[in-house]
Amino acid sequence: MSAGDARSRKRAPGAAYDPRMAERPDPNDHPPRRSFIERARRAQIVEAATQVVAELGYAGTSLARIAEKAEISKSVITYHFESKDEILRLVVSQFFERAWAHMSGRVEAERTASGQVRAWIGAQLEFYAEHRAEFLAMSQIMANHRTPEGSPAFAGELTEEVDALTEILQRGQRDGEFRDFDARGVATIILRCADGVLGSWAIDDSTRLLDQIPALLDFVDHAIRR
Amino acid sequence: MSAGDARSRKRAPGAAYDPRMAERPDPNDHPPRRSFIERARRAQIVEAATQVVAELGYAGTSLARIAEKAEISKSVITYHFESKDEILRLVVSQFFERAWAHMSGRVEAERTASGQVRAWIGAQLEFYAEHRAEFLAMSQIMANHRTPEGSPAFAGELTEEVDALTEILQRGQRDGEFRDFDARGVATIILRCADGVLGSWAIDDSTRLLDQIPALLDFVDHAIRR
DNA sequence: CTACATTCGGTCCATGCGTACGGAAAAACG
DNA sequence: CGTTTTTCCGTACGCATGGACCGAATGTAG
Repeated sequence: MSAGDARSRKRAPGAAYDPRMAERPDPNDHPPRRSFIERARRAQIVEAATQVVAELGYAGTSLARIAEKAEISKSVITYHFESKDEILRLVVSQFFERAWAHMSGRVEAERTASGQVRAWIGAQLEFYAEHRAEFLAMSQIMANHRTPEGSPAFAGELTEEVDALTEILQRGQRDGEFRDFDARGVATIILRCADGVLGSWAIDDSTRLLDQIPALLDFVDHAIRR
Repeated sequence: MSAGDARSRKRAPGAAYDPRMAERPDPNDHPPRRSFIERARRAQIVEAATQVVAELGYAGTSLARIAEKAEISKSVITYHFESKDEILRLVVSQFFERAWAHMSGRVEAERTASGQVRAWIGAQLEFYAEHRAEFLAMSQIMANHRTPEGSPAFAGELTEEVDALTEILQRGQRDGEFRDFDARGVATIILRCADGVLGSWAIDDSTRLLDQIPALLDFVDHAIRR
């Protein structure tokens, strides 16, 4: 069996798979679960993995290359992490957490629905523009990572996003800001539209992403406004 | 052996990299370059590769799996093809050729710029909807395939597309059909927008792509019309 | 039979992820 | 301090898979 990362290795061998084992199941761990070194290493490794994926793509990413990038030995990685899968998932989830932290305030500060839509897209693209490598890594992983059975590993993440934007659009329709359209369909279109612009920036960084933002906001505005 | 690429193996070892060597450099090939069997095998293998990439993703695609899918031995592949790279490039280029063949007539039949834009998007999505596996394979390969040096292998393909649509938009502006905007930027947005909708369909085939087409056409129409 | 085209099984070498084990470093203990 | 114990990390290895390739069958045609 492949028991545990750092310490879980000495645990009872029953707990085969528990990605969220961090929350105390028993009270005999008053000090933080992870030592200082471990937290530092994990952060370093996730950071290195992000850079490697961004540069070499999903398929070009191996533990060996991550180790090389971080200038550590390969086994440091397998010591601190359960598997490559765990690392990649962290790259994605951390990026989303940070992105949403950046966006949520901006969106909630707006009163009107159209303001919120603009804030959403604007804040999102700004954040991505400032974190190009992280964005590239995230999108490579999202597009490629699969479960052992072969199905895409990240599917539900997008649904939540669509739901949230759909609500904003519907409110805008009730308030008469927007014309009549299928809110959910348009929410999908808007989000994927932003992704699309990001996609062209991803493969060609000469695209001045920040300059495109006003154009995109304008485009969307004309499309949905009454 | 003689000339082909099954046989090109005996060529001068200088020509290291030539993705577009297929077009006759000399006139001494009146009969088709490839035998019947070879053409059949190549088609079969490209077809199998398409299915494998669509199902297992780019990273999950190996010559072994392609062979398995085609129910042939692995070396039949390496006999008829120079490399895995050649196969993957064919999957992409054939898909584009067919898609463009489907679209070009529809676009050129329209007189107005806005009609052409609608025809473009509509025909594109319809074609993709009818060829889901090929689309999935193409998009996996486009997103992941890299040169040996690590840079994305398909970058220029998109530029051409943008150029063509940009011209249509500019004409529409001159004719007063469209409002004022940066044609190139909006062309990018429109194309990537369609890609985005396709992307959500790619990961979730419950999306009724054909139903989304009118919504998307409507969305774009409102966005660019005067 | 000779010549060439096609296919198969198997080999080769590189790389992948994960593990084993021993020693260094740090923390706990006396 | 010194010693023991735990944490941490490097070297080396295991086992599987990858793409490419080779030589020996087959098939096919003259």
